[in-house]
Amino acid sequence: METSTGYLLVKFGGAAGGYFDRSLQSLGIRPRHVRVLEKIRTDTLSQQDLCRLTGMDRTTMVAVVDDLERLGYARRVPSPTDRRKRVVTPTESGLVALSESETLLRKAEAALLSPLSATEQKQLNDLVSRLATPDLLACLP
Amino acid sequence: METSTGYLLVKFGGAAGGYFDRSLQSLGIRPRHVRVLEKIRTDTLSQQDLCRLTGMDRTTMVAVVDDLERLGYARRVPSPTDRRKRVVTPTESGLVALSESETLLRKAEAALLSPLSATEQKQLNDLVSRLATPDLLACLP
DNA sequence: TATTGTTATACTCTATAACTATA
DNA sequence: TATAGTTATAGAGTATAACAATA
Repeated sequence: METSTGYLLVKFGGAAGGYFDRSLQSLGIRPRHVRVLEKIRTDTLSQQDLCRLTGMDRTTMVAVVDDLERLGYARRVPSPTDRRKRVVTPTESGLVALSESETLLRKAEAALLSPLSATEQKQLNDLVSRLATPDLLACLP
Repeated sequence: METSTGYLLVKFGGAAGGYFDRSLQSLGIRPRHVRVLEKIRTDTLSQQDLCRLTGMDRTTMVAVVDDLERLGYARRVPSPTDRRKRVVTPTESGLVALSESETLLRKAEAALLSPLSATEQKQLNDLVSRLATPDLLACLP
């Protein structure tokens, strides 16, 4: 079992998750915050929209946006068209933090995959892309 | 970020973990219990030994062995050489459960990797084996 | 009545600290 | 004193339920 592909994927996935978390420590955020910042960089989205796009649930999203607001990376703005909704908008420093995050995450990924050659890294991306499809991940929640 | 190898590995690893958990539901255990049963199938080991071999900490191991005892899959036996230690021994039904678990986990893994051909599955195992090395996982806790 | 955002709550997982019994 | 096992407890993460405001 310990050498099975599935077990290794679970184990490495967990370790990589922690590593990505730590790679963003200096910015006070985690990868989930980066995913939100990426979505709102170009699009105008409510929290509910963000839930749909990221798969997080509403209460988690409240906490994530709370964090982004507290850090000055984003603001909640009442939607003009539907006053129930609050549009989440990045601040200037939020966009800076986003771009720094992407650099840090790229660096962390390079470190994680460094045992493999560039060709092998490409192969791995191809294989994992075919496993981690949206519909598969949805039906294995 | 959403298409990066690292993110996909984290995401798929998490989904696979849940899938493996559910695959063992009928036996009332989880993969960690299987790892313990595998270790004690042939060797005589104390809980501390099992901690060293699996990386779980002492308190987690207490809970895991509690579960195995409650289900009748293992027993704690006082060590004759060191009365502080308690050797964990599998029962007959524990060995049966172990062999069933291994079948269920193999089946679950086959399902998870089914989008890939046999050759590709072999490739993936090779690549992930080189990433998820014991020392790398140890230094990324 | 349904939806958006929110709060409060419960539940799991994991890690820490403290206790016992042995060495 | 150090180690093995245990218990109690606290922390983070996540999910559920209930509520206010709006559609």
